[in-house]
Amino acid sequence: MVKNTGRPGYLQIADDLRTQIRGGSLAPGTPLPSTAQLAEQYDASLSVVKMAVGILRNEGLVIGQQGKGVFVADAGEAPAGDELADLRATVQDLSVRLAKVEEQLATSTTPRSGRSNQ
Amino acid sequence: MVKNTGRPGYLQIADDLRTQIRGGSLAPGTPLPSTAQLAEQYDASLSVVKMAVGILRNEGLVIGQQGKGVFVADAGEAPAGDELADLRATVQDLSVRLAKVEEQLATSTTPRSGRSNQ
DNA sequence: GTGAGCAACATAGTTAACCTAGTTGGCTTG
DNA sequence: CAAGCCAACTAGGTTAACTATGTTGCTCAC
Repeated sequence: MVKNTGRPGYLQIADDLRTQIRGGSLAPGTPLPSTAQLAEQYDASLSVVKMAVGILRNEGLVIGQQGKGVFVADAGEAPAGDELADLRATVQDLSVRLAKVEEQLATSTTPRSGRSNQ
Repeated sequence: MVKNTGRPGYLQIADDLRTQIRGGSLAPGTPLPSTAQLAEQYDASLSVVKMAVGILRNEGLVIGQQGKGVFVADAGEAPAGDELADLRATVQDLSVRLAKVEEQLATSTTPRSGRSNQ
């Protein structure tokens, strides 16, 4: 696969997967083959497959879960307006949670737990 | 640059450039600094910069011309869907980061709160 | 039988290296 | 002087390797 038309391989793979998803060949919730399997299937390198999956992930078509796999999202079925409302709700939820966290940090006087982030 | 806020470097750079473009700091038609310059400016590797530029290119915010450079596209060409995808990504990122902070607070202090996160 | 520990496998991110191809400007040559 | 060549710089694509982190299943000790 990934015949050498002028189109880059990672775009070809992304296109193919996108077609399968939109065509219903890959139903929502279905896990995609693993990166290694896709690489073998398309006769491409792991990097190219990762780039292709990254594109679909960025588009919201698939959702990658570290340690588990990449699953087909419910994209296409969710209208944009719905998503906007959902985003608003999520932002509101985040605001509340963040306020709580900030309050905990403020009230806990000198939390002597050396939590270095590095 | 590209501080370790948990957010991947290529997303941070893409965000920064996107902000500069939307903010008018980089006017349409303006060429972006070259890949090497951006890499030095953000203190990142060439690969990360290329990924960041690739995202913006995919979003239609910039247009790369091989041999010449990467130029800011006209503002009108970018559909609104891009911003929605960007918002979605940002919200997802915030959710993950906030969840981690909450987890740290829950484990370091009295672990009395049941987290229902799914 | 249950739980802890571990190995294997998964995505995700980063880096480095190499190659292709287009553009540009300077230099050489006729 | 002009045409053509060439070196340098550019974006773009590909590959390989490494690290980090999360999940899962198996094994082994208790």
